[in-house]
Amino acid sequence: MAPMNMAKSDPTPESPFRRNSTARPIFGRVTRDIPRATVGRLPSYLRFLGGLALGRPTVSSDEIAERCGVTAAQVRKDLSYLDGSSGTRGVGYEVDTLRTLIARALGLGAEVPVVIVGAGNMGSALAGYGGFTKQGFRVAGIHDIDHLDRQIAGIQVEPLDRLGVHAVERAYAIGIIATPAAVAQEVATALVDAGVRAILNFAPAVVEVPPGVTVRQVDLATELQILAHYLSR
Amino acid sequence: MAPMNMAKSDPTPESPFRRNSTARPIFGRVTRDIPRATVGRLPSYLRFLGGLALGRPTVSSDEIAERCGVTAAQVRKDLSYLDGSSGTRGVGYEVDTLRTLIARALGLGAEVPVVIVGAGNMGSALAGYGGFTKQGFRVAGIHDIDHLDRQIAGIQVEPLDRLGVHAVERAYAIGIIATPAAVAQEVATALVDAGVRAILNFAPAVVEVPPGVTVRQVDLATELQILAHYLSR
DNA sequence: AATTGTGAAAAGATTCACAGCA
DNA sequence: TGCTGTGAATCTTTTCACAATT
Repeated sequence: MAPMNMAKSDPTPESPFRRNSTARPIFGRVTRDIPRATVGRLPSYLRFLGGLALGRPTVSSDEIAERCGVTAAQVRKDLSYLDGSSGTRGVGYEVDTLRTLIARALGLGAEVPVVIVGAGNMGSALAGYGGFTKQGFRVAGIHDIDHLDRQIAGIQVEPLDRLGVHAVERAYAIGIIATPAAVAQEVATALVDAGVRAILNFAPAVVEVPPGVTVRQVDLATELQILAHYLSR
Repeated sequence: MAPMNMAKSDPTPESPFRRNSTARPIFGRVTRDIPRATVGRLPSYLRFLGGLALGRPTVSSDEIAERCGVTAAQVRKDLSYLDGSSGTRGVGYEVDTLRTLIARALGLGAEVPVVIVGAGNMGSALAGYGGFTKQGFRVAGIHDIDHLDRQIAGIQVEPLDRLGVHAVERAYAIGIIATPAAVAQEVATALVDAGVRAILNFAPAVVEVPPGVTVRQVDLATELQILAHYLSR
């Protein structure tokens, strides 16, 4: 498969900030870190595999590439970073094995408990997102200083000052910030103090966290501005 | 400024798909395309500048870097791609000029009209997002096949089949897809047919569009999976 | 005949380091 | 002295092209 015929167009550009990769020796074997760019594409492959007909035994890099909007060479290179890759020359990749390998590479073992902070419009919309469970996550709690009477997607909103307590007992692994920008930093700090080491920030503010904590920023205005740039040539 | 002391941590990794840049001659002068990575950071610089005290005359690359979670060298390199850069050695960048230059590079002239398709939870949350106007955009319409009685953020929800008509008269420039995944492709096609050439897709589905149309994907499950990966080492 | 796996080449992005200017 | 602007070096990512395998 080559550069596409009808073209997927520019499938989702980047959002670019540094980091460094190192090789980690594990019992004599060396497992190289999966490149950041590859990690960014694995979820898309996984979703495609999930949508595949149930009896389907194998799939080719061409097919994955076509449906995910990348090149076949890229798919093969990406999959080659997973330990113990599962392709068979002349045949393709075994669907089940590949799903398992990608899920493992993404750290999706048991259901990952996620906490949402902010029960306003955005928090509610996120909590109501269907795909949570299907994709290996579970909303384990929703906290706010307000809306304490509300129940969202069957989950009772709890006070923010209970974050620390519940974080431990429910093993909150990922925190989602869905508050106004003004309190985003404060919430991020509370999450970090509660032991959360991965944060997804929907508030339009850069938050600062100590080393070892990963933050990803999702921001409507930023996305629109990037689109506006490409629109204007 | 160097690699940070308290560290911004890994500020938002990527989400990586190809594209190509070319030099465009304009009246004999050659304006090189701004690198994709730079385009991805400009909105963050712009937001920082917007939050700066009103009387502030200049700002240094160090300061921008610090607050946006990148290195000073990177800021300078990025700003050097804007035509007619505005820094003064020994002093810094003139705040107002820089704001204007970045806004221009991002194609933010007059208010850009945005259409939201999908008036459910996500559509409502997005429409209610305060920063729209402040950042150079305006919700010019909300369409759905349902919820036609509703009014969101003061805007009446209109039928999807009116998309074509209104797209022309209101000059919809960017379309936001906030529908279930099952109809995302259909909506994308409708947007393209209506003349929209930039799409922000919040539905968890890859949409295919003809060349010349830019799509950006924002997906909760993808973001969580990427975070899960970094969480698991 | 079909399709993976992968070195090597090319392209792109980041960092370095320092000359140049206010 | 302080801070920008930028070429050159380095690192990362993508693409190419083809041998290897079923």
